[in-house]
Amino acid sequence: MPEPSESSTDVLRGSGLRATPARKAVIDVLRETHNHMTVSEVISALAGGDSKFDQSTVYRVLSDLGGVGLVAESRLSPGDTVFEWISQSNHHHIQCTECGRTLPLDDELVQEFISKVHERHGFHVNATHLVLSGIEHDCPGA
Amino acid sequence: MPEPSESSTDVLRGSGLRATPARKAVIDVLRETHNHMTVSEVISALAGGDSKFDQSTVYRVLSDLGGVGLVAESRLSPGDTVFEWISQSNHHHIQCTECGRTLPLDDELVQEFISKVHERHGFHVNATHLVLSGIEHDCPGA
DNA sequence: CTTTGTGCAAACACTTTGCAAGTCC
DNA sequence: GGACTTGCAAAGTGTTTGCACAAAG
Repeated sequence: MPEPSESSTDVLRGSGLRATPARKAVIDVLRETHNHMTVSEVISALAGGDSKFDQSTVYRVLSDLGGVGLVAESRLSPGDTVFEWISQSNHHHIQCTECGRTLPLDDELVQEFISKVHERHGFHVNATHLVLSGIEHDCPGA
Repeated sequence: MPEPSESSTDVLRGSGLRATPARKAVIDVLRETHNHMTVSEVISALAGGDSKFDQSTVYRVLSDLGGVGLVAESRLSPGDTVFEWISQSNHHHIQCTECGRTLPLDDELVQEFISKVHERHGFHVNATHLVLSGIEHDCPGA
């Protein structure tokens, strides 16, 4: 896991990837956001910067970063794939179907659940970035 | 929840839907399978029957059935949406990323996890059909 | 200089939609 | 008969790929 202050160049090299402008820009965008982003959100955010990158490049970069474990990928629904920078222990979210808000989910609960599943089923759940949907108790939008 | 022996016609009418051949055929296919199916799997299964149905019809039927709560829908990844007949309490699965097998997941564990999330976060997770991915301990394909 | 990444455009797969003809009740 | 459903074909959307050029190490 990269240091919070580490430069995007170092982060990339540390993971064995070349430090290219597109990758650095994507990393910067993801690190600024403490939530997950869809591909189009990443593209929009990049459009605000100096250079422009093709969407196919963004897809490839996100895929590369995911491949070396720098970002986590979640598929909520078709065409709604989200990516998140992996920097802290808590990568799990709950998303309210009423208001659309995404809230952090206690990592311990998830870990406990995962180990119970392993105990019971001998199955190691790969949950680096779990997103569950439901409804908030006091949802302002409901 | 429909009776196991109830005819597809009765099931449909009981949910306020018209009993059409396409809907009955889809229901029969889903009820025969005790696992979830992708849209293309449903289409292939239907192709073995007497009548043929357009893929757009299958999409519409699955959407209708989902709308009245007869089937559960899960999105694993883009283009990999799965549907399952809702007949029993256990709708949760774990899918092995190595061999692709889908195994049932103990419903109690999931319920326990959901109630803990509710306790801690005041959030009601909507998990009628949860699919987690990971790796089996003794995966034959690994 | 060799290997890898990027832009561009085209291809892809999955899903949705408009409309006329057909079906259900 | 009136409202809903289906097939067909076409359009959408998100994602991937082939290839020539550009950049990284």
